[in-house]
Amino acid sequence: MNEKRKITLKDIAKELKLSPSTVSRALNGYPSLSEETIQLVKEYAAKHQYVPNTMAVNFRKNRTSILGMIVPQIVHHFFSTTISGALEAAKKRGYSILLAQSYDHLKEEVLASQYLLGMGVDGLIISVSNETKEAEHLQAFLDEGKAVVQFDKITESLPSPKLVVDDFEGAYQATAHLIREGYRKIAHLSGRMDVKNAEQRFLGYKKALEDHGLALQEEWVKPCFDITEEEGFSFTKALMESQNPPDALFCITDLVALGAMNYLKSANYSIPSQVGLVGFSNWMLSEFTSPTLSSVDQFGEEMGAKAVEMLIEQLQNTDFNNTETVQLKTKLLVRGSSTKS
Amino acid sequence: MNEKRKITLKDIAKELKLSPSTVSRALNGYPSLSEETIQLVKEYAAKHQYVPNTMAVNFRKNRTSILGMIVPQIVHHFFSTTISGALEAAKKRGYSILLAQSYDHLKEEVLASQYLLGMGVDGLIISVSNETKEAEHLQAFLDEGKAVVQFDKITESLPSPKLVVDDFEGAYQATAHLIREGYRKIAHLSGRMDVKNAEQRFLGYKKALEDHGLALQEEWVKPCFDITEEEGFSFTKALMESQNPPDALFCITDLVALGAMNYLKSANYSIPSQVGLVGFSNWMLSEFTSPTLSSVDQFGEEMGAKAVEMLIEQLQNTDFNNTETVQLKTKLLVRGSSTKS
DNA sequence: TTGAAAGCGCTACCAA
DNA sequence: TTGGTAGCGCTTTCAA
Repeated sequence: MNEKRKITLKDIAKELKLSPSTVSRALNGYPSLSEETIQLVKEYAAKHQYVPNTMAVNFRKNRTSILGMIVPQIVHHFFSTTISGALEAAKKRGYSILLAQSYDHLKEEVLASQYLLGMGVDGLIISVSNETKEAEHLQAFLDEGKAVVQFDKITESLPSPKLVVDDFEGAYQATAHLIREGYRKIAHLSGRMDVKNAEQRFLGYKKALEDHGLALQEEWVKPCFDITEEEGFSFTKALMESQNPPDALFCITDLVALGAMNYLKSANYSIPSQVGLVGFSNWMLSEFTSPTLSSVDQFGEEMGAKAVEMLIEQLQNTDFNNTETVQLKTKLLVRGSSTKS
Repeated sequence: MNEKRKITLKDIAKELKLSPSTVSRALNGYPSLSEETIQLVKEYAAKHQYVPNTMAVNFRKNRTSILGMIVPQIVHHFFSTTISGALEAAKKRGYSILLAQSYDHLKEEVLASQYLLGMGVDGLIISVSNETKEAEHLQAFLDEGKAVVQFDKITESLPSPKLVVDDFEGAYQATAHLIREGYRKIAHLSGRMDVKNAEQRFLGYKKALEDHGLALQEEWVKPCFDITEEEGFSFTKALMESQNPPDALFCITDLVALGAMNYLKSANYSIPSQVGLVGFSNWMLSEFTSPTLSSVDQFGEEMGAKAVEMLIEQLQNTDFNNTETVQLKTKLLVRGSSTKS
């Protein structure tokens, strides 16, 4: 083992016959130092590969420049993109990110948040679990003067800034697009209406129909409970075999849309000429299906990056009364599954 | 803002008329302390919610209990599963993980590793970029007495423990399975032979053919360069339109297999009765195609967890001469695309 | 079984 | 413009 003795501030000071404070100031770009001294110190430091001891700095300054991030599942395309975006934004600002996952269970989320708090993170970015209604475990961060930003899945019981997707608008655009393409009988494979995102998507769908003079047909709205491919398949089957089959489907997620696509292909419907299809979330797979799947992109990278920026802003302002909710626009990606024309 | 004054060791000592050292020992379960004292201290600490200051402990002990992890891309199903597995294993052992990505560029990887080193991680888990041949930036960890474990994509130029998938065996199993199912003309959409994983998969394929008395047909091996869905599509088209079309395809990844599947369906071949198909990596999508895609699972979770365990073991033994390569078994997941019988 | 005290490396306050 | 120095909270050695 080959552990080099690391050079410290004091070593430099002694060697240069300066005080540690002067060396510290020179290295950290304080004003009111002579150019000479600064040069001298910097050169010496560079030459001897001085690296400040992060732990000492953290300890002294009582901050770590580490942000905590908790998501339900890393292994989920949307969340992995938000993580990726968050990492980049954090790196730019000199922060790094400690990751944890809740598996959509409150218990795990509480443990993870306590753990991160114990690790001394400066702030927390979290997309809460489905089970999270109360937020004492998150309040603990605020109580210690640490900022919290919620994103995507949020709880109103924590007074913190929030960052969400404009589901309503995304769903509206998707539905309007189908209408513009000439589809008139548009069904919606929706989600549970007690989940906010699902509700908003439904409302966007509904509004688009209304604005274009189409009536909402109750029997064309099928709520998926588990948001699975199987549900997409079977609900589509049910719809297409009904008295009044739709000519297009707007699905709450790409996975559901994939189920729909699988059924439609198995039953020899041609997409998009007979039936149009639009998903939501822009999973990676939507580029690779045949035909490719139109979808509503949620800009995961941007969302992660924005969450970091909001958090760091809090940290700097120590303005802990900000509870605004920021809505991020979505973007409809038109692909093969919905372009009749 | 509502920042509670945090209680420290000294506070407890003063209050209990003990010395800080005694309190520290009591809390950290040292022997040679009277039961009474231990009880007294623990109760007081619990009652007043004493939480040790992590930064001070890290500083004092000169370790952070944080591991660094660098992967080419978080937004990649396999890597996100390894991250997930690594997180769980680390949590169990009292470590947390700082994440960074290289985007498969050496330059980014060097930056990320320097960054993590600067953050004072205790060790590093890395899957190197395609561009990484030399490893000075990783050697820097070893030079500072910090352990490194490589996984999945590795470079031989760093003397560290390595953890890889048994690609040969996985490919062998996949090919043998196709043969057992009755396919006899098995093509291979391979990768670049200068990439080790690709080479091993090819060799496993080749060996399986030989062991079952089938001749390797040069024209049935198509090396994909970018490992894309498009390549899968076009090479499959070329193969099926050739004089001597195969009756099964073993593909280097699921994405390539998806391209193959898309072509086959578009040309009205029926899968699996006319053409059998097996992929590699068990992407999430392989469960949701129609038919579902047989694939070779790489146990990403286990791999991430194992990497953490290997790293922590190093940390504890400070045995830095371990350069063994551990091979993890794969598992063939037989699904709809390859079951003739 | 317990206490005293040094000191990890750095920053920032107060002086000069 | 620079120096001296206290001290962040904790662990650990040495001594009692």
